[in-house]
Amino acid sequence: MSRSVLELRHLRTMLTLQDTGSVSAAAQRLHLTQSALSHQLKALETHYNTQLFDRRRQPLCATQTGQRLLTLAQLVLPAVEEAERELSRMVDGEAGCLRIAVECHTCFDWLMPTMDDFRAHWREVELDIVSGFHADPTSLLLTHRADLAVVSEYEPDPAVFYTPLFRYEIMALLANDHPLAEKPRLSAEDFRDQTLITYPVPDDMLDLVRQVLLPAGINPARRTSELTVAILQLVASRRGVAALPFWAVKSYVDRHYISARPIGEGGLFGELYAVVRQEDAHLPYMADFLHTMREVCASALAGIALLPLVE
Amino acid sequence: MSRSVLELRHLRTMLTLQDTGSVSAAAQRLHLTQSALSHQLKALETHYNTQLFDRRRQPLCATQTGQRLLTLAQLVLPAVEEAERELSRMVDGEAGCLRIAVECHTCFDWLMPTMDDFRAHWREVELDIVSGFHADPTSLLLTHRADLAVVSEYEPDPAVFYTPLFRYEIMALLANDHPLAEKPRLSAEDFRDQTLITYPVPDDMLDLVRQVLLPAGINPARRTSELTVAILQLVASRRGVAALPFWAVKSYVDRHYISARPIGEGGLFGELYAVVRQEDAHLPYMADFLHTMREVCASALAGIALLPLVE
DNA sequence: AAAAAACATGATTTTGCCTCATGTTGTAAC
DNA sequence: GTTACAACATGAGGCAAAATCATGTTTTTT
Repeated sequence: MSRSVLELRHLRTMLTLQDTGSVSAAAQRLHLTQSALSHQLKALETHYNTQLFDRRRQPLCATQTGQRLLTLAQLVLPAVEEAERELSRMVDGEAGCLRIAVECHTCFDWLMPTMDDFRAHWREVELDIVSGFHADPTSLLLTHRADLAVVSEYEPDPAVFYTPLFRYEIMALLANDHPLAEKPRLSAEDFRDQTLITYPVPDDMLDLVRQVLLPAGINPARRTSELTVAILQLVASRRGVAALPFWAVKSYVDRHYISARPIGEGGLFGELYAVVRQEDAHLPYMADFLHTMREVCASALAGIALLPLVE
Repeated sequence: MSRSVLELRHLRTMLTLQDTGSVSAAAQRLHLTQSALSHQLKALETHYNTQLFDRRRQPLCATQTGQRLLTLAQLVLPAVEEAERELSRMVDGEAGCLRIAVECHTCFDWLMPTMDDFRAHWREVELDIVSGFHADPTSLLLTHRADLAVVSEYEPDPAVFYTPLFRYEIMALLANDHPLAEKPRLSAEDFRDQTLITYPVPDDMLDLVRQVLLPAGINPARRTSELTVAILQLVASRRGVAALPFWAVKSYVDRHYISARPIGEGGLFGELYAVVRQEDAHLPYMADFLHTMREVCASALAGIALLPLVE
């Protein structure tokens, strides 16, 4: 039993046979001998047990069954060429797909301008944001469910390429007339009897909890909200206190809508990194996106410090 | 320069790799060794200069470029299978295409009922009538522009298979009060001063002209019409005389709308044959169509004689 | 850390495709 | 009709692609 003899080569032969109307001419165009095509055709005809071309007269013409295979060839071969062309553009890093996984809510503030800028320069790259929040964005990369992740921790891994983005201060946010606003800076202890307003994410994604409150054994009451402005509104109306990146709320503080105070002795800082698969790091569009991210952050976010590029 | 390495085999491998998530499992399903697939994949990756599957972890998953080829495979492979299934039905003579070329106008009267009957039994056979009238319908068969022709002359040809249909009388048609209606039969000479009403076809397709008038050197005035009823109307209103197959006009004669008279001593007769390509003659649907034609003619046409089947 | 499973790789064998040489068939010219 | 020509068919043989085998490397599991 000979499983499936049909190959793309045969479809190419059939199409050329149809175009040229002769075996010899088709052979010439395919850089093969007349004999080769004759054998090829005979093999197909034997396999399908039907004549595919009527070779009794010139120009030779397809039989009904031959026509059916020609129809197939006309569908398949252009699709193959199209795929190979696109593949080559992908390899060259002109076309591609850039799915971004984000683990912090506030990142959208600078991610959107970055994407807008990028889209204008790389029309053939499909941009997308991977919906939902994930425990370990790096594993999304390695399972090819995302192509870039924004993370707050750097863990060395040879399969992966990190680009440092920036360092920012996380400030405690209080209503202007809140008693704690008297203090120049807050300590872990200050949060004990407060209601803490956060995004609805696990504790280990909240820098304040993980780095300050948890070590001090303090676990204040909670309230959550998806939107940054909603959190600020709650703070302003004295429903609780929050801790957010300063750059995300600076404009509100400047307008005295709320007050901001450093947390702990030297302040509480976070860092952000972009991480991509090692093999994608040097694709032109990927390198450009990484570069654009830093540019946009530096110019759009007040009070941050770009981290130095390594390597 | 290695021209196009991609073959259907590779697309099958890719799809199976995706399905199973492992090289070994895919190899098993394709009845190949793990090594074979590994080599195959490497060859593709070398050719396109890109990794197609990320094999660092289990289950292995496609890269962006791999995804693009998988998309191609998902389009192409089902199309190939569909084509092969249909091909096999065509070879078995269950499916196919039956384009009919006709050289006589009146044939539609019995061809339509034949096609209706046939269509009900062979849903997978595409029926069509080749439009326009052609000098040599047999050449339409041999150039695969038609699959069956109805002709009035039998010329032996090994590439072609004839099925005799029926013999019919061609009668002269006259207005009831036409002077010639006095005669029991008409001779060539009787047409000399008449206007002859015919279909708009070349002379050698008109049996009366070719077999009777031309040999006698008689060339009467002409008038043409596409439709049989229109011709009869012209005859009835004494604009001229006509000569048509008796079966086509018998009902009008029976109702004394017009009169019919035999032509020449023994009468003028025509014969019809169906002709198909030799290689198609034994396809089930073709054999059935040929059989149905005779059945329908025998039962629907008055005053004809089925010709004996030969061979 | 060891064992097991899965993938990669080089050498070798096998298969199948192409070419060459020649035969056959169909077509055009005389 | 015969000859000449062009196009396709066919069998044998060579060669290269593709499969296998044996073994090494990597990854996963316990």
